Amino acid sequence: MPRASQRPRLVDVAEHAAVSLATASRALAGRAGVSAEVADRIRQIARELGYVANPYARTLASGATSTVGLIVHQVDDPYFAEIAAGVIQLAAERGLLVQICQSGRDPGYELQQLRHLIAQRVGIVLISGSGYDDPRMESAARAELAAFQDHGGRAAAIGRHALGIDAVLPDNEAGGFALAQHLMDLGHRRIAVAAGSAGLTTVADRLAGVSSALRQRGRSPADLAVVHGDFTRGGGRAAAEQILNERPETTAIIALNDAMAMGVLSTLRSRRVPVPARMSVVGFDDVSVAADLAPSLTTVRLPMTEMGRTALTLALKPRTNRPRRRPTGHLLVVRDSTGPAPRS
Amino acid sequence: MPRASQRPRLVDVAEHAAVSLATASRALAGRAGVSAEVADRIRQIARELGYVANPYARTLASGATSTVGLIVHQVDDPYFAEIAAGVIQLAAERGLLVQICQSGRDPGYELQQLRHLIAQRVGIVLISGSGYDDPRMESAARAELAAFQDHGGRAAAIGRHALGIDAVLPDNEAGGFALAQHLMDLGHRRIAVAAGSAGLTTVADRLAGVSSALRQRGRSPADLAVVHGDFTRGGGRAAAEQILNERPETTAIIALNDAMAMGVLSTLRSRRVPVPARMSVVGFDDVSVAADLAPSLTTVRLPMTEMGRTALTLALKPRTNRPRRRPTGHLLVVRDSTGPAPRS
DNA sequence: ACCGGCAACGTAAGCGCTTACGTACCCTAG
DNA sequence: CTAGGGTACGTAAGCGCTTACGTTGCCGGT
Repeated sequence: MPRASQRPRLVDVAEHAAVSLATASRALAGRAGVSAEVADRIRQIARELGYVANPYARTLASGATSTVGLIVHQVDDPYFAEIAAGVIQLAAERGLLVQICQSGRDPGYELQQLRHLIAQRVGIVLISGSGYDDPRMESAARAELAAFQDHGGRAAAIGRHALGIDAVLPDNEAGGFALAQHLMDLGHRRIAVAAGSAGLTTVADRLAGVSSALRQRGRSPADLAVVHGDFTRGGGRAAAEQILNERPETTAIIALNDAMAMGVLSTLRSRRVPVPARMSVVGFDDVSVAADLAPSLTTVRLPMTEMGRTALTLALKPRTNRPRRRPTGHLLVVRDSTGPAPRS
Repeated sequence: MPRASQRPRLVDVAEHAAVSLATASRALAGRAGVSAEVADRIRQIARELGYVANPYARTLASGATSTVGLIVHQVDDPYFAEIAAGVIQLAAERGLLVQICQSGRDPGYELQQLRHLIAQRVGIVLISGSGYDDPRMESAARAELAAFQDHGGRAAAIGRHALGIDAVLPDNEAGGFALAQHLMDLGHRRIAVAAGSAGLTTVADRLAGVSSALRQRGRSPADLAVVHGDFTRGGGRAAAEQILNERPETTAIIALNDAMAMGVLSTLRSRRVPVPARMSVVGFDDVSVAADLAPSLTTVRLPMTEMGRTALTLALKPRTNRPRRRPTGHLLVVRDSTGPAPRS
C-alpha cells in the first residue's frame, strides 16, 4: 500500500538535515541532547518543508493526546455557546483541538457521550451544564471520570460540583440571594420563581439562595411560588403562564436562567402585562442578548467565556490530590426589567 | 515504557477469542473472510471487554480519519451556533467527532485555522461563514482545499460559494429581494440598509437582492442609504446611529442579518423611535431569539441547523467531478417589527 | 597517561491498529 | 485420484512518530 498522505514526514526532515530520526524528533520537541546549531538547522528545514507532525502517530507513540473533549447541553444555547467560545479560544492559543459533543440535557445520553469521548482517547475532558439529581447517572459519570483520571486523563467541570474533578463554580446560591434581595428592596412581596428542571443541582442552588434571602427578611420560603419547567425559552413561557393563572397576585418573577427569563418576558408581552410597571422580571447568567431585550433584563452576570477558559486552564495544570474548586465572580446587573412593586 | 492506556486492545480480544489479530480486525470491521460463528464470538468478546478501537492507531494504519473539522466565525453567534448544532447532531449519529475552530471573522486567521485542521489530518473540513472579497485569501483557501481534496480529504462550505468545493447555499439574493419587496408593499420609500462588512460576499448578495427589488419597482438603488458595519449587534447599533443622524427621513431599515437587526432595535429603543410606528426593521437569518424580541422581528428564515446537517451529508457522499451546490429554502417571516410607512 | 563523565548523536523497539500476502483445508470437477 | 479454486484463517510488514538505551568523542581531573 502506498503512503496515504503526501505530507512531509519526520524522516523527510531528518534526511534533508542529514541527521537521525531521533535527533530530528528531539530538536522539534525542543528537548535536550541536540546542539543549538543542529536544532536550528532542523527547525529551519522543517519550516521550509511545511512539516507538521502527524498527531495520530505522535499520540500513538507517546500516549499524550492534545485534544480536549467538551460536553455541553446544547451549543446553540447562548450560555453554553459562550462557555464553548472560551474553551475554543484558549485551546487555539495552546495549539489544542476541541472536540465538542452535545448531551441534549439528557443524563443518559450525556454519560454515553462521555464514554465515547474517553474511548476516543481525548486527553482532557471538560464537562459543563448542570449536575443531575439522579444519583445513578451522576455516580456513573463520576466513576467514569475517576477511571479516566487514573489512566492519566485530565478533567474539569464547569458549573457542577459532584463529579469529583476540578471545577469552575459560580456561586449560584449567592446569585439567587442577590436577586431576591434586589426584588425585596424594591418592595416586592409576592415573588414567583420560574425554575429549571427540579433534578438539576444548579436549580437547587439558585433556589436555595432565593429562599435564604427570604428567611433573612423574616419571611417564609414556603410563600414562594416555584414552578418547574426546563431551562429554555419555552420552559419560561409555560412557567409564566402557570404563574399568571395560579398566582395572579405575583409582582415579580425570578427566572433561574436568562433563557427562561426571555420566555417569561415573551408571555408577559403577549398577555399585555407591563414590565416592570406591573411585573418585575429577573434572569440569571447575563447572556449577551440580555442587555438587548426589551425591556433589558436585570440578571446576575456570570463570566461564561472566562469560565470556559478557566476550566481548561485548570485541566492543563498538574493534577492535585483533591479536586480543586475555582469560584467565579458574579454580579447583579440591574436593568430595566425590574422596578418598584406596584401599589395595589 | 509501560503501556500508557489500560484499555483493552485488539490483541486482547484476539487472545480471548483464540484467533489472530487479522481475524479479529476483520470480524470487528465486518469484512469478509471470517466465518459467521467466529465473527459473532469475536464481537461478543469485544463487547464484554469493553473494547473500542484506538482511533489513533486505526487512523495511522488505515489513513482514514473519522473526524470532521468545522470552521465558524464565532460559536457564540447564534447563526453559527445553530449551524454547529446541526453538524454536531449528524456527526454524533454517524459516530464522527467534530473538531471546532473559530476564525473570528478574520480571513487571515481563518486560513491559518484551515491549514491547522488539515495539518491535524481531519478527514472532512466544513467551512461556514461568509466568503471574503479579498481575492488573495479566498484563492489561498481555495488552493488549500483543492490540495486537501486531492489527497482524499472531503470538504463542504456553508453559505459561501467561491471555494471550489461542495456548498450549501441559501438564496441570499432572493431573501434580500423579499425583504425589500415586503417593505415597499407597506409603502416604505425611504429605506436604509445596515449592511455587514463590505468585503463579504453574503453582504453583496443580500444587497443585490434589495437593489433588484427596487429596480423592479422602477426605483433607483442609488436612493438606498447603505451603511456598512460588521455583522454583530454592535455593528447594528452603530449603523442605526448613523442612519438616524444622516438620513432622518428613513422609515425602514433592512439589517442584513439578525444580529445587526438586534443592534438596530436597541438603538431605536434608546432613541425612543417607536417600532414599527415610526420605523420598520427587518433582519435576516431568523435566529431563534428573533421571535422573542420586542417587537418580534420580521426576517428571512434560513434553516441553519439543517444547513449544517446537509453540509456534512454532502461531504460524506462520494465526491463528484464538479462541486455540487445544494440550495436551501428561505422564507419571509413577517412579525411585529414591520408596519405601514408612517404618513409624514 | 588513564579514566570517569557528559554532551551529542544514532539505533531500534515499540505504540495499536490495517491489510497484502501466504498457507492450510475442503470441496468439486475432470 | 488429482488438479484447481475458493474459504477461512495466520503471518508479518508497515503507518509515523517517541524514547530507552548504546555509542562515540571530547573534556578535565588525578
